Amino acid sequence: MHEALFNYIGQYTQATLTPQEQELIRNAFVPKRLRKRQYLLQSGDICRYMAFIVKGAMRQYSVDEKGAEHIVQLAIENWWVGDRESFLMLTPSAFNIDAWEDTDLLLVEKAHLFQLYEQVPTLTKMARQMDDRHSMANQRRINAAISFSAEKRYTDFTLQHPELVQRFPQHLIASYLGITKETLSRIRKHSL
Amino acid sequence: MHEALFNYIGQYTQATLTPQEQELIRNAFVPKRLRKRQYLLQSGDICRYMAFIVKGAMRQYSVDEKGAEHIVQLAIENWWVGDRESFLMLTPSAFNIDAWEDTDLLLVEKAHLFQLYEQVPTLTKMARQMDDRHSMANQRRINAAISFSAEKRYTDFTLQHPELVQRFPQHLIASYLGITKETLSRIRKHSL
DNA sequence: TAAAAGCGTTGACAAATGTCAACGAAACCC
DNA sequence: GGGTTTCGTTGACATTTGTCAACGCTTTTA
Repeated sequence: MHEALFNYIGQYTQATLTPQEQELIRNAFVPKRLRKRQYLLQSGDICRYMAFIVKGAMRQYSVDEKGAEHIVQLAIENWWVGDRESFLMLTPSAFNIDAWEDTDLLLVEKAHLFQLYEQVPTLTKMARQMDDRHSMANQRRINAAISFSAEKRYTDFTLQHPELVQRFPQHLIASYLGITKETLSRIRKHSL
Repeated sequence: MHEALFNYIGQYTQATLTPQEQELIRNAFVPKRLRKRQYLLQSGDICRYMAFIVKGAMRQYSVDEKGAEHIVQLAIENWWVGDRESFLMLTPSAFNIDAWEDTDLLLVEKAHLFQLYEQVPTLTKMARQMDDRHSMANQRRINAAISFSAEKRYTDFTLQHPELVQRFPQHLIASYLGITKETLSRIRKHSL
């Protein structure tokens, strides 16, 4: 279970964890299994954990006044999920996070995570890498949202995230792109 | 000149810099004055500096195939500007950054910045705070882009960033929100 | 295995937003 | 101070996208 995380850390930091470090991480990250449709976080609750996906698929979304869902993030193996703002500030989250497939997670609490950063420098290094990647990806997504047409956003998405296109139904992809499933259906039809 | 940065660091970290630390920062951050419309970064170039705005106003934007500009960021005193992706990866930037008003900046190169992180722990602390805030703000903006109407995005923006509404003309705000200046003009008319 | 739910598509129509052109007022040079 | 640019607005119209309803098909579930 934790091996997936160790591999992930090794891959992004080029470093190897000592057995002691591995033990610290094992203690801080607790495994959790979610069934499809089960919540990791419901809006209004405080996000107590950051979660590493060992196996499965998750989605993060907001719900508007009309009850419509808007996908903020789609995530599969080796991705992290959690509402950063709620997690860091301990404020109620505006988002829901649930499992789209049966999913194996490793959960870490804020206090444990920060303690780990002190004890395991490699983990700090990994976190900084993750933050950088996350930040760059967000910048791209914002730019796409304000400057690309729906069609360009979609073709861009299929190039950047072919794994996600496989894994999630089109109406979730559409929502992620900020359009309706009908519009995406028509975009796909035209670009054949 | 550097005092603005020291104040900023103090404000976000609750820490005071030693004279030695101040000296290190003075050496790494070099002042630069830009006249209105002058570029800090042009797309295709590598972003060599992160810049702290001491006084003035800047904008970051992309230009599409049709030559239209799309505002990615608007920034004034005590904000940072720079293309993180280009800066970190040393890849050509997709963005332009220029001065909207005559602007005083403090520039820091990547190598100097990373060296400073080693020498001045307080600065590392500040950087982490900035990254967190930046990340949270981006999350909100993405959520707004995919789930809010143009009108809601605008009213939201005026609440979150009244300083920017004062400082920048409406057509830049419109672009930031992903709409045309005409649409923004009509939105404002209706909400009176 | 039968019923139900989820998914993608399509058509007809409505609503939101963009485009283009024009205009006046204010701000900004020379 | 006169000419020029910038900015915000408005109108007419085009385009994009959303909404609603319906339909077949597959997957899930009881």
